[in-house]
Amino acid sequence: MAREEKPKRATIHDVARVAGVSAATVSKVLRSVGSVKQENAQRVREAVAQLGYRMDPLASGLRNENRKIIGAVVPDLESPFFGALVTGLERAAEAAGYAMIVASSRESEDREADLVARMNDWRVAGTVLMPVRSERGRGAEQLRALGMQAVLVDRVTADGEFDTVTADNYAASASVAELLLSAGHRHVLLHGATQVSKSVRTRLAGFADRAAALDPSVRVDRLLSDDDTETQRRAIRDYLDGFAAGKGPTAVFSLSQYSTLLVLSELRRRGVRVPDDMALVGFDDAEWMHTTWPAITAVAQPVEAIAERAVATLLARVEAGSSAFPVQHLEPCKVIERESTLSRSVPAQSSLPGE
Amino acid sequence: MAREEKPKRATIHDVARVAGVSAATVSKVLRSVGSVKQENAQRVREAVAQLGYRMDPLASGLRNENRKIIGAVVPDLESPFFGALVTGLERAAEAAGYAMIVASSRESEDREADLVARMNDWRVAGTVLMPVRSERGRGAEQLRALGMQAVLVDRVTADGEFDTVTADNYAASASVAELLLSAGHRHVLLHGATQVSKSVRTRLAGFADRAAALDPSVRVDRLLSDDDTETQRRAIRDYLDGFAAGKGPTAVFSLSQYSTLLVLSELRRRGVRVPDDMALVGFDDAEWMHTTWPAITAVAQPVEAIAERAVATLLARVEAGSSAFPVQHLEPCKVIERESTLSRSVPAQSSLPGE
DNA sequence: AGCTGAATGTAAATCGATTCATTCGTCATG
DNA sequence: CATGACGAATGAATCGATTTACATTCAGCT
Repeated sequence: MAREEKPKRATIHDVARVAGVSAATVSKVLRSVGSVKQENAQRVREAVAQLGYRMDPLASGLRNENRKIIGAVVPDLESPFFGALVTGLERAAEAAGYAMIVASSRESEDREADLVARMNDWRVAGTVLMPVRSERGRGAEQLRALGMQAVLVDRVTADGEFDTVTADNYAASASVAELLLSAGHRHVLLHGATQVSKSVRTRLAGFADRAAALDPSVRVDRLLSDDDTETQRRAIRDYLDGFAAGKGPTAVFSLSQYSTLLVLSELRRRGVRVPDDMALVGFDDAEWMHTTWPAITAVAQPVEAIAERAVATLLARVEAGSSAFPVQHLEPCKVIERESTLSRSVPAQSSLPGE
Repeated sequence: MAREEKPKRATIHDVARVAGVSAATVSKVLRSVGSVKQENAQRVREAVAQLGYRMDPLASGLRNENRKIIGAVVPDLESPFFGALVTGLERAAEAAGYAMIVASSRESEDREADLVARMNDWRVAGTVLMPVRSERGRGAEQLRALGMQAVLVDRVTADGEFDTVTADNYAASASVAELLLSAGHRHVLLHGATQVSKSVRTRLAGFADRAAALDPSVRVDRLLSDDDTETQRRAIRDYLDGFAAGKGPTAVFSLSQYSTLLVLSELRRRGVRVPDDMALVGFDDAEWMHTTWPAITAVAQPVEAIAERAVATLLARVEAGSSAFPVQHLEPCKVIERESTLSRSVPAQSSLPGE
């Protein structure tokens, strides 16, 4: 019940004393630099084990210019996407021997700039910034102002100063266009909820460009908005009401996870059967999509690859001091076909030219 | 393109020089302790502003026994629940002037113990542990062994050494029992997926106890398992197949988020209408539950309250040095009624005694 | 034996902020 | 006028590890 006295931790000097060498020697053994006699090295290792010594990363970082910490600033920790991303970053950082400090900007640009400054206070080796807005936001601005090393991830395109890593939204959306057109769809609705962000616009362009290239006669409608949920629902209803029975789009490509949810629920509400009456593809996969019935076809983002690439890119600059021109990395997505695009009754209105 | 030279940061000595006082005085002004002449204090503040000085938390923490950092160890960052919890913790910690280090144990007990030790390396003031298993897991064991200050959150009951904070699973489940029974349901299925954890068992007991108390004749079936998804799906089908049409349970109470998803998808697959044929209540709310159609009635956990309570409890021990007997905090949940329990056609088989 | 260069070891300085023990004024009081 | 008492300021020590600059040892060669 009463807390036992906290046993004070052994310091590097304690280890040195037990091993009968100097602290400097212990330090050399621990970070395996310089040369130490086999025998002494052994005794140090024994002393470490005996005392249960563990280095204080704080004290270590103080003297060392090169602090083994990387910072991560994320717009939102409540979404599974960023949760997974952060998990991946952590794993990669740890593998490289770095600790990671995470902070959520909670979708606020002011807070984002603030957090970047705070990362600089910690003298992190580098920062992974997943911006609220884009590479032109306040966070990136702050990074530049402070002359920090960083990688920009997810809601960005290329940048003149920092490396960037994103899912290949454009190519993935083009694949979706192929998938839907080759299944015979000739009238598709593109729906985007939440912010009309850079990613969403890229996805839209990827689909539209490829669709037009495959068949110029295909009709692509767009429904984009930043309004609140209720307004968006009404917009969907109004759109669908504008078509007589048997007319209207035969497929929906929703450009974000929330958008998929919204569209699906409106379809269900009015009794539109998926996929029989309407095919559905969503950008960004989620657990509920493969568990629900019918399971939803979705574009899965390569979260793990993005995370690994981000850390690798960052550390390449930090450690190797590479100052090459910044690179934009695009990681390929995967389209996972599920029940929502199963063409049981292919809505055949026309067939692909040449197929 | 070429990085500008990183401008070296001003130290407390630079500030002292500019202000024409000693570093010690600057320190006193900055942390507002001791006594400093008004005039000097003012000049220090001006120097700080002029140089854009910011304290190095690392250097500060080194000398200070009291490092303003709290650690958080979470079993999983990809689930919105823990994501929200961590966000709340971060907010609360920041409000109290603490930095927070987050790490995910990824549902591994070994890793959990490891992370706790690592938090100790950082000499954190205290740790918020959301255990993989329970207060008897490896993480908690490590906390005890190292004599650390900590709060245990979420997958725990009372503990003899640490304060604990959880949602009041028992009471919330009892409310669900009241809700369903008073709507006329007399045959309910309790379904639990994922681990048969402490939380799930508490929820089960809460429902069963209250249901029995209200009406001893009510039938409560249980379907619990730790198997893979496909096996669980089959179990649900087999269970439902065991009843003739018009017979069987009229409501399902699913004891975890994933369980809700699973049950709902099986109901949809076999064309069981919710809520007309079957009412559904899920423990743990999620975005898709209020967006989907029909929207699902769910028990919302007070994430923000849990987070605040956890940090408050921890800091009370750390700062005030309180060594009172450990307390178990139960935060009340809220049952959010939505369409999935709307009794359009109340399945009246019997009525509540006395109602 | 004497010399050289490499290998090995260590005392001390350092990182940036905090705190302790002391000094320096100033003003009140016996 | 001497003696305290108290407010204010500061030099130096400290936190724990790393690194620098230098000392020592040793093997190999003339």
